[in-house]
Amino acid sequence: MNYWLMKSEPDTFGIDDLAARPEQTEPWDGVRNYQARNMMRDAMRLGDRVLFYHSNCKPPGIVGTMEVVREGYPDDTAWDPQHKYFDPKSSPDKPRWYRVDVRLLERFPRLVSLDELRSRPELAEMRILQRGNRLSITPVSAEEWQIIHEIAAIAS
DNA sequence: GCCAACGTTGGC
DNA sequence: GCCAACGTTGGC
Repeated sequence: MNYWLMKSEPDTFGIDDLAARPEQTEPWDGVRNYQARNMMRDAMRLGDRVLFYHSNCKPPGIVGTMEVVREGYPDDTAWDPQHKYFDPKSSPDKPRWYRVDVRLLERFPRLVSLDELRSRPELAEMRILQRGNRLSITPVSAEEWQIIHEIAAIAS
């Protein structure tokens, strides 16, 4: 099993939105970055676990976990001229963008903030903590996954 | 709202 | 294929 971290802005789509969806499941569409696309198309597998990270908010941090319930398939929002994620260079014949479906696994009892992640030497290698990182999907190690759960379980 | 970091675009 | 200009991300 692989572990990942995916960012979303809570103003656009946060963990509350995911919790409110039928079966608490949602297609993770709108990703328009090749590295992140490749991970969804080629590397993410059914049952993989995902940390849900709230970005561009106060405070940023990890709010819960998700599970991959459908592996990479074309993101058809790119084909709809009315859609904000429209990309004229993508077509049903030659899809340029992909998405996976995710389902909510658990909401953490509290947010694990970016500051807390930075304060843990064991997490220093996390991609999300590297200077200038903007990638919205990043791999996470099993150890990092475990440590983040331990942090979430203790009161702040 | 600022701005550093990084990705993409397009002229050459 | 180089690289300057531009757009986006996202913490602060």
